[in-house]
Amino acid sequence: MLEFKKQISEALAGLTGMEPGAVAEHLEVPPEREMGEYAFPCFVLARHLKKPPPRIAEELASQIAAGGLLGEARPVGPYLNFYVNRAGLASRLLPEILREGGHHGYTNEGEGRTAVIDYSAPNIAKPFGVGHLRSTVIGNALYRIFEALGFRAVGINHLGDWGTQFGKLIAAYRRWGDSSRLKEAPVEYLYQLYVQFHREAEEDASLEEEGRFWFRKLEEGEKEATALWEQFRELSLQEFQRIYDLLGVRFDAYQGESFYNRQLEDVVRLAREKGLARESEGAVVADLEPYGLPPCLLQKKDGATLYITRDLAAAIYRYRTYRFDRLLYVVGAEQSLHFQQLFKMLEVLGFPWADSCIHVPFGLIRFKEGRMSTRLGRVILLEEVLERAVELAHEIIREKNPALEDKEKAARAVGYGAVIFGDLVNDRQKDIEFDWEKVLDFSGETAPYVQYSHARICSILRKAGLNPGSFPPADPPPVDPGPDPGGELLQDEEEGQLLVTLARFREQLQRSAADCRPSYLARYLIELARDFNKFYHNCPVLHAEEKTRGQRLLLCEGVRTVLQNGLYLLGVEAPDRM
RNA sequence: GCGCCUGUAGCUCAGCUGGAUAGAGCGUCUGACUACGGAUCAGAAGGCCGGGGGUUCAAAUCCUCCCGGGCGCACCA
Repeated sequence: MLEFKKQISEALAGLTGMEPGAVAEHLEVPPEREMGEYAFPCFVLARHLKKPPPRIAEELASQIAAGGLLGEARPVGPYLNFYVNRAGLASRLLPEILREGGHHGYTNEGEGRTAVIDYSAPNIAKPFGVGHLRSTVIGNALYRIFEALGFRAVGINHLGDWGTQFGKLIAAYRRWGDSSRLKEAPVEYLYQLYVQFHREAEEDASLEEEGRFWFRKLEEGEKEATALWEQFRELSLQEFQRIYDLLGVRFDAYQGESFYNRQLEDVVRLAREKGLARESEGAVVADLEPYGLPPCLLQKKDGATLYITRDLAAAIYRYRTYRFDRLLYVVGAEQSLHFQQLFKMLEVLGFPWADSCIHVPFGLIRFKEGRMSTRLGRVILLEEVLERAVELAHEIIREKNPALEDKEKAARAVGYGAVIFGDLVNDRQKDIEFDWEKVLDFSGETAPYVQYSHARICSILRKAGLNPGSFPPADPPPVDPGPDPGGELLQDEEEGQLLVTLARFREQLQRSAADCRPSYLARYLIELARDFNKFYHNCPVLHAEEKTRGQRLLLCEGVRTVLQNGLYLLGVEAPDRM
C-alpha cells in the first residue's frame, strides 16, 4: 500500500509540479470504500491554478495512465480518487507475506538504533494490581513494535524498591512480623503489614518517626535493615516474575531505584557545580522557575534522596550504558509534571540527549467511587482478573467446542488476550473505569473476536490439507499464484476489500510506533478480522472453483499471518483452535 | 489559584497529519443459504461531535473563552 501511495504521489507530482512528498501528505483515505483507496483533494491546487477544484480533478484524471499498482483515477467532485490495481496488489503482496511469514510487516527503519523502554515498574512489597497492567502491557507492546521496526529494544523494569515506605515496612515487620506467614504469601503479608502500619500510625504518631529511622538505617547500609529489605525484595520479585511469565512479558534489565544509590551523590554534586541547585531550608533544591516549572527537590533536609534524583541518575546511567536513540517512560499521566522537570533538568545539566527522553503517559484505572489506592486497601489484583477471565473462557469453550483437546491452553490464550487487548484497544491517554462486566465481556471489539477469526482461518486451511503457521520463508508457497494471481479476486467486493485492508498492516504498525500508541494496531486488527468475516460469509473457499479456491486460500493464509503477527506485537497469542 | 489530560449515539469508544452524507461495539428490534466453527454475518432504530466566539475554500479535528470530569503543583513515588 505504501508502494501504491508512492506511485500516486509521483504521478501527480509529474502533472502538478508539486513535490512527491507534498502530494503524499495531502493524500487521504476516503470515507467510503467505494471511493477508492486514496484520494487527492484538489482544493490545494485551486488557488494556484485559478480553476475550480472539480475541474482540476477531471483534468488530472484524464492525464493519469493506469499502470503498475495504479488502477483507475476517478474524479468525484473536488476529489480525485485512486483505485489500486487489485490483481497487481495481490500478486505482489500475497507471495511476499508467504515469504516473510512471521516477519511480515517488519522493517529495518530503526537501523539498529536503540530504544530503551522503561515499563511496568511495580512497587516491591505491594500487590500487583490492575493499575500496573497498563504500563506493563503498553510497554511490552511498544518493545515488540520497536523491535519489529529494526530497533534494538531494551526493556527496563524500574522497580519501586527504595524509599521511605521501606523504613515503615521494616519497622512494621520488626514489631509484628512473622517469618512463616511471610514465606507463605510474601506480598500479601507484606501488604497487610503496610496497611496495618498506616492504620496504627493514625493513633500513634511515633510510628512515622520509627519508619523514618529505619529508612535512614537502610540508607546507611545497616545490617539488619538491609537483610530484611533484601528478603522483601527477593520474595516480591519472585511473585512478579510469575505474573510476567503468565503474560509473556520480558525485561532485559531489572534495575530498580535502589540500583542508583551510589550514583546519587554525583548527581547532586553535578547539579551544584552547574549552579542549578542550591541549599534551601536545609534541603538541596534546583530552581526551575525560569522555565515555568516548580522547583525540583534533589535532597531532603535529613539527607535522604528523592525519586527525581534517582531518575536523573537512571537517565544518565542509561545513556552511558545503552547510547539510546530514544528513551521511553511508560508511566502514568499523573507523573507528567515530574517528567517535565526531569527532562528540563537533564537539558539544563547539559546533556544533549535530553530531548530523546519521552514520557509515554496513560490514564488511570479507577473505580466508580474514585481512584485505586494500595494504602487504603482499594485494589483489584491482576491475578484475580486473569484467573476469572481464563475461567470464563474455559466455560465458553466447554460450551461451544466440547471436542477441543487442550481446553486449558486455549482458555489461557483467550482469557489473557481479552484482558491485554482490552487495555490496549483504547487510547492510552484516557482513564479507564474498572468494571468486571466489561473486563469479562468477550464479544464485539475484543481479542477473542480477532483470535476467533484466526482460528477459523486455521480450520479452513487444515481442511484444505495445508498446515497453518508452518510456512517458513524458505518453503515454496503452498498454492501457486499462477500467471495472473488475484485476477479472480476482483470478482467479489469482499475479497478486494480484505486484500486492501491486509495491505495496510505495515503503515498501521509504523503509525503505532511513531505515536507510541499500540491502540492503532489493535484497531487495525479488529478491522482486518471484520473484513475477513465478511469475506468468509460471502465467498466460499473450499467449495470454490479450483483457480479461485487456490487464490482464496492464499488470501486466507495472508490474513492469518497478519493476524498472528499483529497479535504477537500486542503480546497476545493466536491459538489455532479455540 | 496555576498547569496537564479529557468531554462524540442509551452505554463503552473509533475517527490517521483539518477535507466528501460523523463510524464501530454493547444493548434494543428484525433477519441469515441443511457449504468452509453461528464466539459469525446482514438490516433497522439511535448524534445541535459539552457550549459560545474565531481562523479556513473546508473544523469533531487548529486558536480562544466558558462549563463538566480526571490528575498534578518543594522534603511520597
